[in-house]
Amino acid sequence: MPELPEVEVLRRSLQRRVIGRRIEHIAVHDERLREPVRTHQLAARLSGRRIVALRRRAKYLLLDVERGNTLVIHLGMSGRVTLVGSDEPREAHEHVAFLLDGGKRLRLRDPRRFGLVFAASTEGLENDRHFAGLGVEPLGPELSGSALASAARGRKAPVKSFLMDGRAVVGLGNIYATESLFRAGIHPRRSVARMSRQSWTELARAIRAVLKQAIEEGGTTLNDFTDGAGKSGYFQVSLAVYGREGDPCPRCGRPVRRIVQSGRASFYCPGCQR
DNA sequence: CGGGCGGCCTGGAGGC
DNA sequence: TGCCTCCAGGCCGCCC
Repeated sequence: MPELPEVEVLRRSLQRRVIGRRIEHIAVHDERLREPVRTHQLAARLSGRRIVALRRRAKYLLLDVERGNTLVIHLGMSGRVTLVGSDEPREAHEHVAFLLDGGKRLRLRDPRRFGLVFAASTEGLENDRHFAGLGVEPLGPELSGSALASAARGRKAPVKSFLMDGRAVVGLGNIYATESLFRAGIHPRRSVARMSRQSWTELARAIRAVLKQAIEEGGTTLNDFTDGAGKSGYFQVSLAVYGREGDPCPRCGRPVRRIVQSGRASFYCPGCQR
């Protein structure tokens, strides 16, 4: 489900309400996520400690707690984190819950169980196997046309796969890779070996613009994404081509096409994207 | 090593 | 109504 904008919207919506809260208890109802949830490790690193910061790296939500530990949450395809009252009944697929002081509960619901929850030392977290090898943050200062171009050196992959695999730039999944390529006027099948300097620059600019707008609009709610308070996003109405096969291109009016690239749907305008 | 594909899961949508 | 198939926002491991 969630790509960078959704995780960022979640982070912002939770930030003010969980900073300073103490984690009093951790309830693991189902440990069978992408990797087995290590209940004891969560308790040892997090229990009794206050949350001091909320950060995001790629599509991971990071909750730093006192004494140098971090709770790492990845939402996979169907994960959803919300802050509710502690007396709220457990909902279906609520696999992990963090009881906070002040009568609150931070809950993780994840029907497909592709999500991930673990705790680790804050220091050196960037060297953890989940983070090592990730590319630059698209909204940070490092993203540029030349950064993308140099990451593409020696590669031949289609530019859409290149955007989605996270080695050059992180945070783009199927929706935002698709929308960024539309905005930059680049065909999703174009090989990264055949990109001009100008195209790389336009692509970097398009990525930033698309992600920023999506965050401002509260993320994309196709099925059930919500922020930490349960609020839906509305970027889905701003999608130009994603999920719009046959609809007129908002720029030139030609029908949007759907193709499949390495098992994933891609959408593009045959007139605007070459 | 790069690139493509299947697998991991469940639920919702659509066809019959 | 029910049953079946297909599809889904991510990621990893395996294969060539």
